[in-house]
Amino acid sequence: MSKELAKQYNPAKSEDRLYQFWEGSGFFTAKCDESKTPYTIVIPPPNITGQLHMGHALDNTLQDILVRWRRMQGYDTLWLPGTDHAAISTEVKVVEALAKEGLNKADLGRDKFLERVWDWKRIHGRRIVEQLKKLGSSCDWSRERFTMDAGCSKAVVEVFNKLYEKGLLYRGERIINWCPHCKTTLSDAEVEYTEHDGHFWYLRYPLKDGTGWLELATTRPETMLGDTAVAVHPEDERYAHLVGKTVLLPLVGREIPIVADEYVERGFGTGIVKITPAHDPNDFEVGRRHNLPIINVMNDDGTMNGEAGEYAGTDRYDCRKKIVSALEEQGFLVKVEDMKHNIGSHDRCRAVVEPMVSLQWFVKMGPLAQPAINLVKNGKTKFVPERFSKVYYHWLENIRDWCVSRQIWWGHRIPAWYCNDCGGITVSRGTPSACQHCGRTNIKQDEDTLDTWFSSALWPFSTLGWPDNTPEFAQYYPTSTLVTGYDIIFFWVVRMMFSAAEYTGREPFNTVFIHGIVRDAQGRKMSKSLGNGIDPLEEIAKYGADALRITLATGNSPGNDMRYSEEKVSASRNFANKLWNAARFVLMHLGNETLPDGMPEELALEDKWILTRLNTLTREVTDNLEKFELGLAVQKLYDFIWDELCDWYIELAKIRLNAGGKAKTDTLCVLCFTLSAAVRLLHPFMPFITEEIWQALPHDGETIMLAPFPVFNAELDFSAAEAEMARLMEAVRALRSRRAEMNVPPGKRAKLYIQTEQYETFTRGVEFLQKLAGVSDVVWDEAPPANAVQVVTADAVLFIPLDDLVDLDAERARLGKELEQAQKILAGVNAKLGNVEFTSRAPMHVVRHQRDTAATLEQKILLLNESLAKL
RNA sequence: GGACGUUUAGCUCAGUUGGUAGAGCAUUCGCUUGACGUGCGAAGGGUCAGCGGUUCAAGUCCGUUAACGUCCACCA
Repeated sequence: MSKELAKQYNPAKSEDRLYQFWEGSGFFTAKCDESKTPYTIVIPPPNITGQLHMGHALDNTLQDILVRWRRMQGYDTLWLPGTDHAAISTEVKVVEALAKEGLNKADLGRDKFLERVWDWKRIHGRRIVEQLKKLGSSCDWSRERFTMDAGCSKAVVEVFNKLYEKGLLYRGERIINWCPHCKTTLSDAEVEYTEHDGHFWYLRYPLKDGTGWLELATTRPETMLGDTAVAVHPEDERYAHLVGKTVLLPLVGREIPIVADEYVERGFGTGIVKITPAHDPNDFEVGRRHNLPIINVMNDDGTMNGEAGEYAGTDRYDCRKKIVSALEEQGFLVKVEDMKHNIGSHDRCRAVVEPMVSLQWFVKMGPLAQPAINLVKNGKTKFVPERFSKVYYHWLENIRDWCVSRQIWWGHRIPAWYCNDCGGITVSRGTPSACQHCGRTNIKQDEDTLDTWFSSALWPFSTLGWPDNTPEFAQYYPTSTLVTGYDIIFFWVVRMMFSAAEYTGREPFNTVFIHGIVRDAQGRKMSKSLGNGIDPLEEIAKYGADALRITLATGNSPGNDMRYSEEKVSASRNFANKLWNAARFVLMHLGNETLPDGMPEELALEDKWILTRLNTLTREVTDNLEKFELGLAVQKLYDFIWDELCDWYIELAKIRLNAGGKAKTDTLCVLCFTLSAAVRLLHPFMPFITEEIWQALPHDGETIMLAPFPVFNAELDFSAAEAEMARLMEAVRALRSRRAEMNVPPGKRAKLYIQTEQYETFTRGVEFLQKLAGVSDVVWDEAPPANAVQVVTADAVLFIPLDDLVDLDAERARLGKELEQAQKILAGVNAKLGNVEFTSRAPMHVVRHQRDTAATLEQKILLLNESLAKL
């Protein structure tokens, strides 16, 4: 901030310069100092394919607030940044880019393709990092990581081996979710279910012995090609005689058994279910119980395969139509009903997911879930808000094995080798030269890669050096706080928790601070398809990063969604400007003056008041931050700076600043002290403008980032002065209000006659009344002229003679109304005080407060009555 | 089917361990007030979704109903 200050704060002039100053000076760099208490946040790594959106802006603003706050408090603070390789997203992007050049994956081959992805990553993967900097994120970029860098990859291989050795990782044929578009498996978490209009086809399967047929219903008739049984409930008397018999599968002619299984719901449909073990998770289980063959009828692209006979090669939906009409022609279709049906689709590409049997790698979840549950049950990790722990428990208690292999190339290649001779599997940390079972060298590595979340699950410790015992791991693990949206609890938080419990034996973080999502002004989710997304960078360019940050931090309670509207950012920008001008005011008066150290020996009433208010603010903001109530903290800072500091203290300070001399110097001391403290309290929320102002004020140290966060100071706490000031403020407000009601021109100054027992207070306040309430002179204990407007406060009657402006009847009516109001409130208070239940049971301070209120009201009523009598 | 969230001023939302309801924006009136019109002063506007309960006292705690929303499960 130069001495030539612009009337308006221009963030564009400051932000990039300050960020470079901070980063270049190494202020973001964690010192790994064992003598200090660590505070650690590991960033939720954004995808290298991503661009900064409002969700990131919110998430990273919250993290930066916490980190900057703790850093100022003197913690050894580390905010570790990094990016995620985002397996499927990235692969899809690169495939699309290749397509524009007329190339495809298969033509290039695995190695060439991966080279292209790495190239793409080098070019585009840094974009999101640069965008995070625009927001002011104080990440330790010297420790930036990537989920596929050497360290993270080492952790992945280590974990894969450990799990395999422990029997928690197995390769087997199970039902998985298959995306026919991306041609890969998906985990359960990646499938989204939405309701669609569908049909329920009732089919007729003839009994082999020719004695009749069975009627059953299906929503996916094409899967009948893979039917290997028909099932009924074991206790269903209607069908008991059929169990053990055989039916002939229509169109196919395959002989399939009728089995009894409890999975069948007697009351649903006809009570008979066709069993397709290869294409339905429940049917798969039935198939296992009854040793049924598994016939997969589909290819990896969603077309039918050779098992589908004449339908081979047709798309699954074409096949459905053909099957239905064939069934109808041949008399196997009984009827069709409309029904609502939930269909799963891939959350990335929206393609309808096909349940399918496939040979894949799975993580056995049962043994891993319980320790993760315990971490939260035992309070090692806390959710904020607490209610999300319920969601967490529910998910872990019902979790199924995690399919971790993916049929794409971009990612961590599965460290398993298959022997072409003996068929054995060799899982290894390095590249094995021979099969560990038969010793022969005819081995080949698995072509698949791991689910992108496999490496993200290790992020809180792999980024700190694990599995090596690095100084960083020793100092910063477990991390302190994880900040993330509720939409990612299942994908990520759960997996980090069980991974950390298993490999590090500890919780990955002490607190999971959950926030909601940022919606548009109409409350809709921001999305590409709706085109309602708002680019945070455009908002930063327009209003400044500080304005965007406090907009996102304010008026939003933990775990709840918020609506974004530009009006809010503009209001925040106005606040920044207000603060800027307060600083400009102080600096203008400070000029080249050097202030003495410490506080003036004698503090004026208003000094004591603002210092006490500052103390309260300090205590409350710190308290709010500790409880993750960031929105409340911002609100209090906003109110203090705008209302108390600017609208009251600075206005009053003008009196002594203009008086000059010692009064001026003393006032400047308090002003600089207060502003410096306010700006430090605000720094975590609005880092740029606060640095700019702090630098311009008298200060110690290089940067506000490392300046001490204010603490409560008992020596500067004056509750009596605070109360006295409150009485004067009440008088000022009352006078202003009366003048406005009476349409007194603001320029018109009037004498003020005061009748009060609080003589000292009002004597001290004379100048306040003159400065703020349009008073010319104060007259004590003298009968005011008859044509005076009266203002009755709790402890004084103030008369403003306004000559012809006063209408006595109106005055009488107004005072009468005030009297009535006061009596009404007093009646309520007295009723309470007269109630023994209240006086005996309510806490002392509450009762005292009520007595004080009653006394004040009685006094006011007395004064009002006197005034009325004189009119 | 299960779980959770929301319901407070015209709009968007805060409201900490129960103690007489707040902000921003919008509205109305007034203002060259020597930091700021991105500003200053003043004003209007709320039976805190409904019902019941606990309590001396409920926006706040418990129960219940309704509307809206989210997540989980997925009966073929």
